[in-house]
Amino acid sequence: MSSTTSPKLADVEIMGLIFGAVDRAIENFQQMAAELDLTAPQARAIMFLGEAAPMRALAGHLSCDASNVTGIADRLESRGLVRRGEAGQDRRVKLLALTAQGVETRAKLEQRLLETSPFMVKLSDAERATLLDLLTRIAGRER
Amino acid sequence: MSSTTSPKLADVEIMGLIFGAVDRAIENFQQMAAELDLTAPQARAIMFLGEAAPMRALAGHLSCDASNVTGIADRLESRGLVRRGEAGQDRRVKLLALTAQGVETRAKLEQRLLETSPFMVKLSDAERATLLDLLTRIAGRER
DNA sequence: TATTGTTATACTCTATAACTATA
DNA sequence: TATAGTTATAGAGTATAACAATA
Repeated sequence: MSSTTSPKLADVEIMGLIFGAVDRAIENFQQMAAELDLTAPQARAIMFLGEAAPMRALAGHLSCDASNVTGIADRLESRGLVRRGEAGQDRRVKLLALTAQGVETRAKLEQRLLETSPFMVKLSDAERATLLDLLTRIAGRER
Repeated sequence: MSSTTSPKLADVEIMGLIFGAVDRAIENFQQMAAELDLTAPQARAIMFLGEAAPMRALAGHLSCDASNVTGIADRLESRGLVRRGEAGQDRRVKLLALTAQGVETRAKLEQRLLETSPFMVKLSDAERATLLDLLTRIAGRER
């Protein structure tokens, strides 16, 4: 792949820039989370729970074993950000939902991310639209 | 910011896609690292040590406290991937360098990342060039 | 005095395995 | 039998604080 003139070196350079950008995005996310006294997994959980979801679904989103979600939910629940509710039919599943305080925290986090994420801040609207197009193919589960 | 017709909603959607893509990249990185029995921080250290560097510099790259690097270096050293050397003039600093096995591991990891990273795999050369342009501004420390 | 690397400590995240209560 | 959530356990990463050696 690539042209014959610049074979592998260019790819390595591109990858370096990619990981540089990804690192910056991660760092920014962790920093914004930390300002709300949240760890990265906790913040990801809060963002995911825009709509209530089973513990299992959160484990899937976090790409971690389901057993870990117990502790993460425990800590968020003890801080009053999340509540464990019944899911109706199937009495095995517990529906994780944000409390009023959780909703408030989520809104703050989202706002701060919009204000500070390098992807949002460092690009113009047009550039962001182009980026959006590229990211859609990357983020998609298809293919 | 943005046009008056689609103010905040579009930004939130874009951010969702950004984090989706970032999550995919992180997951892929962790998976490629795991195939070489490396944790993410260990793999990041290996990639960083293309050239020997002081422990302190690695801490900076990993965006963590210097005390953590002791343990990370310990584990890599006990596996024969890294070696602690003297830095010459300043006898306080220890220069962390890859061993021959470490160089080999680094090459394998780099190759696998080039082969599997969603950013590299899911985009055409032209798209990657466009992405490169955008990421250069995001990854840059300037501004 | 300041800096590099280390140690000690405590907390969080992580996977694995075994358990319970449902289904 | 299978699934959702929990518990127990062990390992790794993380920050903080205190330390030794060196600058």
